[in-house]
Amino acid sequence: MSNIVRVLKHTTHHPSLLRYLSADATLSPTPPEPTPRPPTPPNNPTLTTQIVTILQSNDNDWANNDELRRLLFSDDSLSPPPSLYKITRDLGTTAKALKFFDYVRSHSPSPPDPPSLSSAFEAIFEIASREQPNSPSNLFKLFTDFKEHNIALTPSSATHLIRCFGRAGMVDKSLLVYKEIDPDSRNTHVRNLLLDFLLRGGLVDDAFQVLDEMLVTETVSPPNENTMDIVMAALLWRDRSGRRVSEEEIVELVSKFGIHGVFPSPVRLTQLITKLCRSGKSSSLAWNLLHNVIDSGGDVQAPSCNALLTGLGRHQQFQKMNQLLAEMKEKGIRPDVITFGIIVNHLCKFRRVDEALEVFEKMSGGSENDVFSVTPDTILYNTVIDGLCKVGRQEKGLALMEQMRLQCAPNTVTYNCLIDGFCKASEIERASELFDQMNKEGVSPNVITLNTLVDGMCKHGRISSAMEFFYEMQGKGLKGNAVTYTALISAFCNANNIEKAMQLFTEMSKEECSPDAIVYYTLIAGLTQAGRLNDASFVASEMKKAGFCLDVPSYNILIGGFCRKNKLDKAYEMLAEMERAGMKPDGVTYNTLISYFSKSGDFTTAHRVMRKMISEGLVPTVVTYGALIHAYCLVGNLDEAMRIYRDMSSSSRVPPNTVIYNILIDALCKNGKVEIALSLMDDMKDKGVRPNTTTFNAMLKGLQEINSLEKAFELMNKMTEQACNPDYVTMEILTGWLSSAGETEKLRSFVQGYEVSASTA
DNA sequence: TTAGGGTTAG
Repeated sequence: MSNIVRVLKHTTHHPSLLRYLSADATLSPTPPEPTPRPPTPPNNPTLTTQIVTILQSNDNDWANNDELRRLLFSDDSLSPPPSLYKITRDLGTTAKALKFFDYVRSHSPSPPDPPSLSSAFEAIFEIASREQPNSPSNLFKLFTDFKEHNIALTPSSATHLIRCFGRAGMVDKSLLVYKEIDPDSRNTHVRNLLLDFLLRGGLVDDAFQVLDEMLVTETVSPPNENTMDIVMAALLWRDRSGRRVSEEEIVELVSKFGIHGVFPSPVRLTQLITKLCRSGKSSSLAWNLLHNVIDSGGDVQAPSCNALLTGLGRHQQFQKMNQLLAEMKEKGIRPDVITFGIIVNHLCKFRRVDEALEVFEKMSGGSENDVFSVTPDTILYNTVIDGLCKVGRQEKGLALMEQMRLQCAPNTVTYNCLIDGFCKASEIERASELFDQMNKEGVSPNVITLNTLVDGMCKHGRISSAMEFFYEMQGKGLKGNAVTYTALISAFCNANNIEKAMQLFTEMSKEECSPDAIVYYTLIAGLTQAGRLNDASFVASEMKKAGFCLDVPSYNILIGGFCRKNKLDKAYEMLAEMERAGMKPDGVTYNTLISYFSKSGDFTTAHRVMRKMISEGLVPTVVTYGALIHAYCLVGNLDEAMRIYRDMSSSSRVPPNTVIYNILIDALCKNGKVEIALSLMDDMKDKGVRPNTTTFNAMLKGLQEINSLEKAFELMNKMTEQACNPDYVTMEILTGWLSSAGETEKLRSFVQGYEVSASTA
């Protein structure tokens, strides 16, 4: 090696080239993509073979071989010159190749031309990496020896070296090789290769420098589709070290590519848009990206638009959704079944089911040649059916399932949507019939089917049917999950059957179905509601043991529960615990405490808590004032209650609602101030606050006390007019009062009015 | 494309 280094040190670029060693094609500026072949200079195969044969057989005596000298160096302009690249390559070993290089350098009658030497070295690099494929450091040594002698790297050598070093994870060495290449010869292929390694290695800044050179308007190496794909793949799946590339930069980059007529593939564009929509607070970057590609003439297809539509929908940018759909039509971007799915789903989510049906009918209504005609699939049918069921139009949903059969078969989801629709409409029988029907049809129910029916039964007072159904399904191999248990536990808590709820909770773990946070929350709430704070605390500690956290609402439930039990110390314990867990009390927490202190008659502390609430940046709400007003009413301080009410009304920051009026009217009536109560009802009318049954009950009770029949009749008429249903309290007041006053006829027609309105409703 | 829970004033 030292010998060759010495020889090479004396090698200089020489203007007068030996014709027979020249190889003009060696430095072809832009080899074809994707893999540039080694340059193939015009050569004489017979001559090359002859030379190699001599070199191989007279291993030790090249210097004195005249034949070799003649074949290599004679100037015969009629035949093509021998190729140094091919000869070197055919020598097979690095040692021989280097020795030959040395020989040429010292025996050539005049200095060999640089391109030929470059091509010879290209062959040496190839042999070296074949000989020692796992020794990139040896290759690097060869490269450093070589570059000391100012021989230009051929593009193939450079590509080869960059690839070898890059694959070995020596990206910095790849970069060194790249810097050795004459800038005018750094073609697109070499740059793409380096770019890929730099990005994979997380050298984002170096990568961007290479990329920037490609993206300038005047460049010998413009970006191509590969460049785009390398950059996009790296940016999309980037999770490595290295500088974070902002989303603005990504969009800017794509537009720079666009100037060179290079666009992301439809798949990449869709991935990019999805990413931009998911991460940002708005979809504006994704919007700009898509429009940039459309405007510069890139290939934009429905999936990319679908991604943006989804993002716009998530950010509730409805106008933009419409605008994009109009643009798709205008630009001839054909919507697919997913596009229609997004539109229909979106309309359904906002309960605009008639419009969803309209779109649905229009999309398939066109003739077969219509470019916008798309056949709906099962998912689309299911979306519409679910939309109909969610607004209580399950009969129409059922009809749609029959229509659906002409195009595609209903599946489990179809039935689940309909079963839920009928359950929510209290038609449990119909829901069960659908369940039987699906079984007959061979559509298998899944755990969602089970849960929908169990919940439907539970919510309509059929807990034992629900349990029976659950166990029956379990016997058939359809296991429940946390959702099933939530429905049942919640139902048993509401039915005040705490033992059964706890039993189910214990049963869960036996069934290898561990409770999730919602099961714990449900149980804590149920136990607190039942006044079983010790059990609730126990479940809370079990929950924490299982690795779940209590959240602010569940702390509020417990704090409220302890307050109702008059266990302020326990409430404070919870408060301290939630703050230790890093949770701040919210408005509900403060309202709970304000309500507790004011109801205990400690108005000083109540007001202090309220000041603290305000200083924490929380705003007292109608509930806060309601708690105070209620407590002042309870202690008979109606003046203070009315003062707060007037304060609320005048500042109108917190307009009083029906509950506030109900508290005041009830208290005023109970204190014999029926006239003021009546005037509050007028205030309600003026302010557009609707009275409800409780309002009328309180007022009627007050009127009964002063036996003001005429006023009572007026109110009864108002109730009927406003379709405000009387309840058992109303009937209790009126029955006794009106019968003793001989007004049974009035009572009868009042009740009848509701029977009529109930039947027409 | 389908299923579950809990909080404060009357």
